[in-house]
Amino acid sequence: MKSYDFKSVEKKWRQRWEETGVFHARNDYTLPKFYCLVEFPYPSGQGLHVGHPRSYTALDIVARKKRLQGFNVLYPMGWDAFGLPTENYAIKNHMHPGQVTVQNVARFKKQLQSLGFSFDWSREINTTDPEYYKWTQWIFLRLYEKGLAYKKEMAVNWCTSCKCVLANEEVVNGVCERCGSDVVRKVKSQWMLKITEYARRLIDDLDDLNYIERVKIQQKNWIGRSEGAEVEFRTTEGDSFTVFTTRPDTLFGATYSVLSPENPLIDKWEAKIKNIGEVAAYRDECARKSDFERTELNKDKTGVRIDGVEAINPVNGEKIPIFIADYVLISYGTGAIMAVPGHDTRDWDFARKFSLPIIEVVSGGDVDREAHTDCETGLMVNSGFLTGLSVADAKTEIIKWLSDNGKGAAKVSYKLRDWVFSRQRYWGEPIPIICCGKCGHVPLDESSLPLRLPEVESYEPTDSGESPLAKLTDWVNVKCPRCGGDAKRETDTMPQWAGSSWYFLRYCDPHNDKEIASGEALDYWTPVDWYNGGMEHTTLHLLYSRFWHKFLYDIGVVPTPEPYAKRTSHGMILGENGEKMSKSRGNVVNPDDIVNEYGADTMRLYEMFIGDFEKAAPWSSTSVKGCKRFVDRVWALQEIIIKGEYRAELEGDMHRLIKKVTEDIDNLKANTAIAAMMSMLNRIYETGAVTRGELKTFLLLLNPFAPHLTEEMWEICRFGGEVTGQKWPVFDSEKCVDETVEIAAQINGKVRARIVVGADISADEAISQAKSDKKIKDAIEGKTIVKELYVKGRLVNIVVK
RNA sequence: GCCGAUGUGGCGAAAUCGGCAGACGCAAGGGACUUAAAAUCCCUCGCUGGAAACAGCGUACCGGUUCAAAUCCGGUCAUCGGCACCA
Repeated sequence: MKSYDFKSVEKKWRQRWEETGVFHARNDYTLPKFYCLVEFPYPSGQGLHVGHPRSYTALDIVARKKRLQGFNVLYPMGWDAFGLPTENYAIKNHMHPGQVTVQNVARFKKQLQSLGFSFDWSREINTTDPEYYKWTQWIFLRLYEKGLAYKKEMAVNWCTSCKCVLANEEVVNGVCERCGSDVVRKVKSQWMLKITEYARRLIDDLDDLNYIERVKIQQKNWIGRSEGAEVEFRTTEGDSFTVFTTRPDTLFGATYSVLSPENPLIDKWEAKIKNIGEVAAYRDECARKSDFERTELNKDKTGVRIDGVEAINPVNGEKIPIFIADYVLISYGTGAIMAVPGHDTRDWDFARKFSLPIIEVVSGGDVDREAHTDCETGLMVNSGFLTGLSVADAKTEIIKWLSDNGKGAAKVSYKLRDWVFSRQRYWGEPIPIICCGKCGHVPLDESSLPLRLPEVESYEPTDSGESPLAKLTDWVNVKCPRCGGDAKRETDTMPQWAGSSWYFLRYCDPHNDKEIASGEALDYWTPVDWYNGGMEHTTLHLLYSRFWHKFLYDIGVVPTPEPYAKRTSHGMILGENGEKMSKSRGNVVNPDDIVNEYGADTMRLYEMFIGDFEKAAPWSSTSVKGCKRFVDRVWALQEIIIKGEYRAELEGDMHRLIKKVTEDIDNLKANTAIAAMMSMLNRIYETGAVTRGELKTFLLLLNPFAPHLTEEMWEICRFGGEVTGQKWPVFDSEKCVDETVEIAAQINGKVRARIVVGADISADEAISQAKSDKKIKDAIEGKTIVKELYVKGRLVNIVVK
């Protein structure tokens, strides 16, 4: 026997698979289908990261097993290629970002192919391909048509030196990552998508989805539903502002109110504000901080009292001071709050600092010492007509009173904010809108899509903070499609998230030039049966794509209200030192090196064996060798083949192994499936031989994990055809059970002996058999037996005194 | 700070529903084969004491519930992911 030459074997089978197209999903819509999806990568300049194959291998195993189980499997791959890093690389190296993308994609594809994934490459997509982004633009036009895309003044990060808009990531400690200059908040008109319109459905529909629990929880908290009331406060200026509160019951305890520094009422009151200088300075200071810095709880509370205007508490007519403070955000709620220091921790801290009155309105705490936030117990006090009620009843009563008197109403509020959809960058989908002085925003006609990204000289943003597209006057200046007058194209582009919000639909029918995908293809393939991706995408990509899908469902484009039936998430692969892999830390492992030295099968096995799929795991170059040894030991089985089916001594083990591997794959526990196969291999070597029947089953079970090795051995052993044409093995549950089991015999919960009993033994028999064991007999000698327990197939516990 | 998660030998980890902690693998030590090395094969391998039998301790830390806790409850500490223009 020659030693296993993984290089030539892997090459041979990859060529064979490519020639026969055995992994192409079939367009026969009568077959049972399985749509298996992994997040498509961003083709970065660094090449494939060892983290990518973790997720891809796990679902490749699922896809390969499902095919053997008779499903028509769609397991596609593509490129999410628009985005900032490519653009920045292009600027730095004076290349076209499209060219950079072509290079990166070629490298990624070669790397992925070297790992033997069973992707259907005939359905490959690329978000930067005009034939693809035509449909991204088409969806945007539908959103615009339905009033879900609108323009709004928003604060952006502005580098005072580069004179351009920065992504949050490009702002490090308040300064520009590139030049180190100060970054300020600057207001710009931005395209927004009304995801908030879908907030309720995005939360409620989670209940019926098979998502891992932490994903559901994180999405729920991100959307942040809270029930309460809106209350209108009139001011001494005769105007008013509205606050949102989850505790309308405490309205009698509101002793001041706070507006966000950006609140436009301040400008309106300018002439009346005596300390306008101080107020303006504070507003300026806040403009430099991010929301994140502003809302940090343990920071010192800051704020400025507005001297000259007061608010009126609607429930008792009392005048209360108005502050501006940075912990109130314009982007959440109404940009104004009522402050109840007795019953809210932040308000309490603030009131203490500014010596404001603290009134107790719910009994049971000590509001002089700390805020009393418990609303389960305690009754209303100092609260007029609410006094004596429970908090829950007081909420109902006050909301009724507010609506009856036209001073407020019940309100459900969400933390979720609308999606900022504009980028002042080049490398993204152009927004298909024309701005006309007379007609306003005019959408392009569908027939003129795709609106192609034009060639520009330089990809640097302009000094005014506009996209580089703004420099192309020939492209920008157009006639208005509605009135024929002079008009300009929108020069902002879409964010990277746009293309990835619907890509799974395109895989169903990727070459369709009439529609996103045909109705039949969507009816058959959607929803995605299993979608795996990183935890870091939970609140953005995953939520955005659910939003777009629901919208497409509402306008009749897709047949299901949800895109993904099941969602799982993988942990990161860390460097050998346990830290995140990065160039700067110098702990990057290149998948190419592993494939070259050990082969794709070993790489796949190692990444699956590394530990719990959902948890982060550090890379270990020595542990890879263990998987290589396993591969070689499997290869060596061909030396000891004998004729026959399952031998009696291994029959139970074989059935248990089929059960274990089958179930573990479905539960994403490839690590324990591999451990079980290693144990079986050890067991086979103990017997000194393997029968053809046993080897067949073993190779079938191992095939999804190590496809090249198993195909080669299948061929060498002349088992007939190829593994890809076989049926997944089935187990007989009766044969999985042993007749006898070894159980523990405990005294007071401590193991004192192990005994072998029949699997079906009764409790009495098990206990008496335990008592007849010498050690147990000695241990209970002269003691009183308090209790005796038998846990079937596990243990006997005798409690003595 | 807020939201979500994690913490088990020298290392990666395993352990249906609360039921024998450490499966499987790596590293290490010892042995076989070899002129030698590599590869391969066999043995040992949580900690402490003991020649051994065995005993005690042990799943981040403190406390609780239970016949029984890695698992459930309360608290503490540490680490990681996300925080809306990175993808």
